Amino acid sequence: MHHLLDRLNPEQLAAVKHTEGPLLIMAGAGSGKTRVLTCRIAYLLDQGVAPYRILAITFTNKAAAEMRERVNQMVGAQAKDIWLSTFHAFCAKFLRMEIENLPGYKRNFVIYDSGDSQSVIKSCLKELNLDDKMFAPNATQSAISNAKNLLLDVRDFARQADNFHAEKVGEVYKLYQQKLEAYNALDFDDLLMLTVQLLQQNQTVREKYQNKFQYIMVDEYQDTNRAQYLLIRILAEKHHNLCVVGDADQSIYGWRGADIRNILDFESDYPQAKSIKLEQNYRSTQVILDAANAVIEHNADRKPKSLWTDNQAGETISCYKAQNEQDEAHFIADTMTKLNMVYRRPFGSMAVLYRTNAQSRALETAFNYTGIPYTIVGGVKFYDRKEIRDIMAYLRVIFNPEDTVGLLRIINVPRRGIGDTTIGRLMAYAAENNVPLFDAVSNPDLVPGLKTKAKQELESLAALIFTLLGKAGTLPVKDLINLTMKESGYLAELEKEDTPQAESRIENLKELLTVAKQYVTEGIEDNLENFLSHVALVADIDTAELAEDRATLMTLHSAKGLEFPIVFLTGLEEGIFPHTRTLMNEEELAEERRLCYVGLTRAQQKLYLTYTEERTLYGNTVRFRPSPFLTEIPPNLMDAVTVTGQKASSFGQPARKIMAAPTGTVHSFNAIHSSGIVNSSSAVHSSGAVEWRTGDKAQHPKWGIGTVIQVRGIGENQEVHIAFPNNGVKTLSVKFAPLTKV
DNA sequence: GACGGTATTGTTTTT
DNA sequence: CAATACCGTC
Repeated sequence: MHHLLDRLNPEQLAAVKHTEGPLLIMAGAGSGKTRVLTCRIAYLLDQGVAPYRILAITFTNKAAAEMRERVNQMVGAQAKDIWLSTFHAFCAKFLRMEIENLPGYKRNFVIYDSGDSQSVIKSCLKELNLDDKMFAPNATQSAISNAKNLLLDVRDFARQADNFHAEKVGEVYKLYQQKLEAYNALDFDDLLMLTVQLLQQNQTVREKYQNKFQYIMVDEYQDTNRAQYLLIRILAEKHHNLCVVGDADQSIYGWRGADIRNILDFESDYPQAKSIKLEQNYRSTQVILDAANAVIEHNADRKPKSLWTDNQAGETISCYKAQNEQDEAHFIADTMTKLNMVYRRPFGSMAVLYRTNAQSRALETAFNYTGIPYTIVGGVKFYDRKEIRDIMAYLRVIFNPEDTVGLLRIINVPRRGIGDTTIGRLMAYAAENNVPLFDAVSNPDLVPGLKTKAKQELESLAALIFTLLGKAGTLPVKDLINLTMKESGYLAELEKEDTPQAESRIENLKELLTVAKQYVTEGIEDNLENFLSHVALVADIDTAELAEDRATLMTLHSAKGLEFPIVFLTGLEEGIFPHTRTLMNEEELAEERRLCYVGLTRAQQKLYLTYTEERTLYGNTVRFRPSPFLTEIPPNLMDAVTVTGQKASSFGQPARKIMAAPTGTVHSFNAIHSSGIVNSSSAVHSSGAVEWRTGDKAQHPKWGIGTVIQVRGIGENQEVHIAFPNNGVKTLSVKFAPLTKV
């Protein structure tokens, strides 16, 4: 045990040993907070605390799994009894045991993802005859979601509605909630809201869990919302041994209801709280940290904090200005190839980060062309694929036949001749008699107006579901999936199709079987209930295999908590990052800046920043200015890089050289862009400033004509090094120096 | 009731 | 430029 603690610095050690009473750990990026948390758990166990009395909440399943693995290495098998999961997974586990204490819900509830929930919202809007211009499904859905995150139930919401629109949304909320209850389904937000409501209302249950959890730890505390905050507060009320870890500068989920005040106010919430700052960074070079610190300092109202490191200064940051997104992607692909071939850096050490998922498209194209192996995290999610959703819908209906969204999804998949008319009649019958849709499906004789063929089909569908349902209790999940695919005729229909697309769908279904198999080995009981919860709550980032030798592409949000030796931060344009929607609002802009801070601090050794002059945005070409964040980075930390070499040939591999060498940068005098288009020797910024490139001739009133030999920074913050034949090399700031291009 | 065509619509980030 | 929604035809 003690040798584990030996490797901690004094602050880390203090955080590990302060086990009694509230503790706030302000942990800067890369300051070893995961190590602190895992050591803290091991320390508690070593002190004789029972594992099941420890509750640790992380932000992603991946982080939970990683932490469990590390604790496991330290303390062995007892690690498995620690309550270690995400908020949502914790609530799901809790509600599986306790939900029947709430009226209306049953323990075999299903969890609806945002797609499912949106389809319920749509049907509510239709039923209430609301104009979908004024009540966009998306906006309505997020209004309801926000309400739930603030723990406003249907009643509270109606009470605080002070205008027509809000009142109507309140009606949608009410109907939506009624439907979910009728379907015995919970959406993501319900998991949290109902957990808190149950704990608040039911003293017996509350005390049971308050007593149980003697030590509570919450990671990424800056990203907790109101519901999560209250959940933790209630659970910690008895023992007060609450340790929260976070970094206000990395709060990036405000749009999802996260309230940064939860961490800022921790000391006033818990006056006896001890607080510890972890400011030594073990991850990044000094250059990278200086850049990150400089950017985040532009945020107002922030508790001063400054990361430092013993690491080397490291390489300067390279900044590439691209013509368009294809050019940007090619620069990245070529640079990666060079890093891999010349400097022997594995692709697995590189990550490309972007603000929006849509930006991955151009990158993917370039990577496929260049042959760089990559994994995309997020985007088109595995579980969002049609065939996966279809089979999952079957499983859900088997688990809970009242799941009407699932039932509607599969009622005519594969095609069995049950069309809109029949469905309409079934729905009408169900509504009139106030029974689940499944009752109508399984008793078609009672439903008026059905044709004989429809009745037959419905009966055989019901029989299929009953058969599978009967076996669900005993069969391993993978066998159940197999049976479902066969007996439903789903697989047969795909096989009959005999197209490449159908082929790849079959492949995906096989992948689902693999998931169901691997899931068993994870030591959780192999039943449908666990599998459904697992699938509903697992994000792509959790399953992505980042260890392989593949470059990783993902959004900045997904990158949180990860680190890579080499990071490309792309699309640094005003309107992309920061995103247009945030430009008008100071608080949202500050969140974008924190996101930038998160992105910069992912890099361990080398950082590349890229931006483009123009970009195709749904159909048309848009011009952007460079991101303001770029000018917030001190120019002496950053070099402008260019791509040089021959024009790409139309056939075979493009013959190009990258001059963005990791150390010491040399620029060609004939800059040619990788798109093969000759770049004009100077480009004018939208802001009006002259953009300098290495090799440009510059005239200065005092020193005469010289040659630009180095460029650092971007925009008006540029610094240029110019060699004047009679006066030597001068470093000049573009903003102030009276320079003209010649 | 199925299918294929055209119109329309919309893009931030995710448990 | 998608992806989806809706509509008209078979």
